[in-house]
Amino acid sequence: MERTLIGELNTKEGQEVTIQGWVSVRRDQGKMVFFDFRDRTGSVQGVVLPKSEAIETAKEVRNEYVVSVVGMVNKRPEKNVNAGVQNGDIELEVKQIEIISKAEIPFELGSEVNLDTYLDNMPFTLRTPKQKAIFKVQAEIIKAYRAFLNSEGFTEFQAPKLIGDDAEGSGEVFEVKYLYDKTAHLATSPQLYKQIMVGVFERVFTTGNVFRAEKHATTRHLNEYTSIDAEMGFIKDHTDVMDMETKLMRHICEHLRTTCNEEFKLLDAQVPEVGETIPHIKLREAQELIFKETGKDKRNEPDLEPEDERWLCEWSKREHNSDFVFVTHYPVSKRPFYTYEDEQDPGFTKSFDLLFRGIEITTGGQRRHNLENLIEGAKNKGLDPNNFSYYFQAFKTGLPPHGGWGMGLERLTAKFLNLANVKEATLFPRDINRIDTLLSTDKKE
RNA sequence: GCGGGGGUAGCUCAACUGGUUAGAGCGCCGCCCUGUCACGGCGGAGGUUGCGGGUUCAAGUCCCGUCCCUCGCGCCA
Repeated sequence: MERTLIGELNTKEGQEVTIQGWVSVRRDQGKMVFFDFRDRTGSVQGVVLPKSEAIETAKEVRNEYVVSVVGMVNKRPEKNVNAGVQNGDIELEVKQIEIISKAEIPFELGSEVNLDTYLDNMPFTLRTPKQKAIFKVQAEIIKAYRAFLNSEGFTEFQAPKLIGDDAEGSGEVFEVKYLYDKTAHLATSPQLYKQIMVGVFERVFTTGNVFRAEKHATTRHLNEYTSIDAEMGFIKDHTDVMDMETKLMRHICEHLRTTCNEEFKLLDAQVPEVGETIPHIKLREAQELIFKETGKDKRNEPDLEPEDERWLCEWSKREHNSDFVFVTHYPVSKRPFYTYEDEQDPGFTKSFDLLFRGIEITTGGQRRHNLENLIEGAKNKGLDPNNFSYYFQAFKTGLPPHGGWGMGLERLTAKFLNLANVKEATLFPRDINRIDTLLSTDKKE
């Protein structure tokens, strides 16, 4: 018989159906056995009556077994209705059970486990409603990101992940053996390719994994993460980029509000409101503010420390009712060589970070589009311009003023959902020691 | 890489200043149960206390080394 989805059973009263799915719970009553079955559309209670020919198999079935069940969809007796639960007013009277796959589970699904245990058992632990909700939200973020940028005339492209040189120097780089004894590297960012593609499509975006060979041990770093990048030509300055990103964030939030209500409720999180503008402040102004309000003098620092980012976000929430805040004009010394220096504010760049609920989720800005100026920038950073000749072709052959951003998808997801550790918003995270081959039983000695 | 906390049963944890045979809850296995819905009841199995050394009559507990986890910092998204 054709498979019926559990979500459709409420329309099949009085009919015999076949469902296929997992066993969430078995409740063995002796002469009769109850089950909760689930598939991608939901959950239903099955009851195996004493006289049922399925009773013997039912006794063998355990939690997480994959089964195929033939049964009659019945209205439940009044006193057995389980109000407020999906399919709480019906049940499947089981006629036959076929075990498709047995299962041996490491612990009860949904039990409170430490992050470590959760990560080491992801093929299993990802099945909980909360984990599903997290990655459903992440999928919707990406969907909204694409939809918005497409609607603004951006073209999506695929950036290479194997690159020749550790080009721009944003963090440590993984080395890989290439053919003929050449050395290649895993991309730390699609940055240079994005800029090249501005010369082709004018507005472009790309989503993909990037790699950082840093031995960090924090709640906000990964050695492989998803960078969602965009780059746009013919801008007047970095504020055009910030405006575009503001509209983007507003769109993503609206999309999440309409598609992920249940998920946010389940995870006890709020979709933020994004106004017409997101507050913005220069780095030095932020440091002055912090000094004035907290007495902590960071005015000579080239960057914000994590505690400053948290403080600024609280300030932004308090003063501007915004979960987001732009910080602009980082010093030339702190930014990559291609970052545009502000003529009106020498020594500082037309760049920005976007902070969200206490953490940096985006770095962006205007880029140098004049080749001589770009080469000078590289030299000032101690980089050999000869290593960038491939990239420079884009500039030699004509490139408009442009800028863009890179955003960390996992950080964004984690902050939307108030997750304590970015690894909770990452499928199969790679960190200092965790990569799948190390998950064998001898990992921990 | 530096600093804090930690590693005890499949999971989550307990074991006072070193002191009998290292415990609990959940899970697992068996038996009982015709209306459960995190079912319930009774019984049972399960541990080289991360690993290696040392101190001691005696080490889960103290010391040294090492690996791993976690939080903070650096770096960044």
